[in-house]
Amino acid sequence: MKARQYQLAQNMKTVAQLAGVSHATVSRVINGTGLVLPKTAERVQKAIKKLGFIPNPSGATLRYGRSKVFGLIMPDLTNPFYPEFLLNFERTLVETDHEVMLATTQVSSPELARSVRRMLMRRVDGVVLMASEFDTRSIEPLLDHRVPVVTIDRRTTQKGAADVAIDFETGYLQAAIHLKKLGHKRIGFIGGRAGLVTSKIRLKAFQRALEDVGLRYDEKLTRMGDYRAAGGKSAMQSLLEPAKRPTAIMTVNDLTAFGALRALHDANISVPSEISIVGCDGVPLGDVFPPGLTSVAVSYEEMARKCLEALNAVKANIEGKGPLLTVSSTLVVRGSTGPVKK
Amino acid sequence: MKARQYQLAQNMKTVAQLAGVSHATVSRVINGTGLVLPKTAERVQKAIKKLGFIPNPSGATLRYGRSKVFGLIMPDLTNPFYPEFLLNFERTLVETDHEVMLATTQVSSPELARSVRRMLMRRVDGVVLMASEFDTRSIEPLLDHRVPVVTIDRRTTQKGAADVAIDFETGYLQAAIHLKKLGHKRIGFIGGRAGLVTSKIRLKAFQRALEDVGLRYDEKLTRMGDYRAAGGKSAMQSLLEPAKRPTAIMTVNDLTAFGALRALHDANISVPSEISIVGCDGVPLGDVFPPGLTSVAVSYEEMARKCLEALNAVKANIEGKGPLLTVSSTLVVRGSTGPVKK
DNA sequence: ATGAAAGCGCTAACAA
DNA sequence: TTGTTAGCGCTTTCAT
Repeated sequence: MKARQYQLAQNMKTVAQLAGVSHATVSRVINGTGLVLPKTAERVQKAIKKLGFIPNPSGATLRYGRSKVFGLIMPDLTNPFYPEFLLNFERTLVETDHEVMLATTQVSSPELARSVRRMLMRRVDGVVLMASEFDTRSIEPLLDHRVPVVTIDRRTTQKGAADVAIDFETGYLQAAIHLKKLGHKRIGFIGGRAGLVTSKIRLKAFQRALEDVGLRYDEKLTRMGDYRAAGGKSAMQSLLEPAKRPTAIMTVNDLTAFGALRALHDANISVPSEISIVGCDGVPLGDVFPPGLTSVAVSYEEMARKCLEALNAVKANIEGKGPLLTVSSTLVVRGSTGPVKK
Repeated sequence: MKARQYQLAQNMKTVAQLAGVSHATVSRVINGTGLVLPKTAERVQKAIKKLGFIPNPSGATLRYGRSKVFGLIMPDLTNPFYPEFLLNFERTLVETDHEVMLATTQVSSPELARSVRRMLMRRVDGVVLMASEFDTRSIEPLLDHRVPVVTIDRRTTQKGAADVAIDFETGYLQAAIHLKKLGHKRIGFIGGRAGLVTSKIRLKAFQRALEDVGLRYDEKLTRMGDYRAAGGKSAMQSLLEPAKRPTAIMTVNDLTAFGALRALHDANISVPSEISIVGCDGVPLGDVFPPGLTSVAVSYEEMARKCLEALNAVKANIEGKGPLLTVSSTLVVRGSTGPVKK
């Protein structure tokens, strides 16, 4: 069995022959690089169409070490936040003939190193690491190989790595204003996993938002969660115990809010008439989850675009510190928030 | 600027020199192909480790047209069913050093052809098309290029293409038995989009399940949906109108069931005390969605494994019809089903 | 504006 | 058991 049998009998040379040019010209036409007479280009295009020619990027990857593939490392496809981002990221990349290479990995584990290795093998042109907390040593191989890195909401950058921060502050403030208008004064918070810097940042954002609207922050109305529904649920349950219950609760993300809503459902407490809930992320399912989740939403499309922008910026100046971009957030009001109970 | 600068100064030849062997031997050690003396292999491994050598698959892709990448085309990352499968598929592939190349595409659109082209460009070793309904012409390019194809629940195969069918029948029967035990006699159904073959198959499965437990199928208790929450919600609303409401409803998927649950919430109808709901898919969020969704669950892990198995089977016999594998389903009971209201 | 040629890293066929 | 060698398709540099 000859190797030929595995292959498409189709390459730039075939096209070149049919068009009566050299394969270098075919390359130029396909990539729009260098000067080609319109007439020549047209002849080449015709040949491409006639042969149904499909370019093979492996050649260029091999020769020049770039793949037109971006890596995306995310911790948890079960949280709808991530698929939603993935969807938008892929859509953004496809526009420029790039692909996503996905790795779902708990970022605080040796798995991360393995995912990084996979990315390196495939010669990705950059990596988006959807994590703010991770063992920095894990991404060193990427930096060493001069692969641009973008982290999410880490709020710090370094040589070869940019960050796309999410400006929850703005959305949290909108939420606080919204709740205050509804008459809420005792607003609680269910945060992220204890000990994480991100969790602290978001808690701070919450405190700041309360302060800005002239409400008092009460530590007793605050609980930590785990960014997942389970944590939101048990946190909510523990917030129901005290005699002086909060009348509204803001959360660190939608999954946490879903858990809280579930706890309230189970405790037969009506939302929003007895308590209001605000999520964060703006996942599409928030629209369905009873009674519809008011949420601080990020624009996934903007986030995807900024990630790509950051990646390109790092590539353009791989020796320098990457940029720190910011994605805005907006409050989306749905059924889970309402006037405070008299 | 020399090309050298773009490249890792690292390849099998480098390793070979350090280990004092030929680069062919290095290849054999890495891939476990051909005979190599243990002692030699050890020397090579040591050199690999010392250099931090990372193999570059582009070489092989170029030479032999295989990439160790499988394509995955899915219509909708917003339905948690798909991310859940993706997660498992990726996990399965990584075990054998493969990668997923993702394309999210409405399968009944010209986009599908574009996704197929992307897969062809990247020389994927196979494609899983998560769709049962699509324009067959769109996948012809894959078949023409001898790329193994696996479809999902299309329940038919062809030359070069296998199918992984989901045996909803079993799960639906379990659901019917479960509901009957709870005293339900008037069981309704919210199906898929009208006109799709899959929708018909699932409706049939539902009818058959009722029949098998000795219950009457009532067309008036059946509605079509759209596989999404919106469809489930409006279908549910229209099922509330008739004087003789169903006491339980089975649905075509979890998203539909979520929509139904939302409609019931909005109509202030208690689940399960006034009406029971059964979903289908077993997405993790069903555990959170109040009051917890009883659902006909598929094993995502099994599905991923079967897809890979099917892909390999087709590859082994690309000239023949692909196999038709089946994934089982099981009822997972949660809070949305309960004894019929007296 | 176009062509010629080099060379990226790999695996498999073949030779030794 | 190991080595030698060919050649996959591409983009870029250099020459014309």
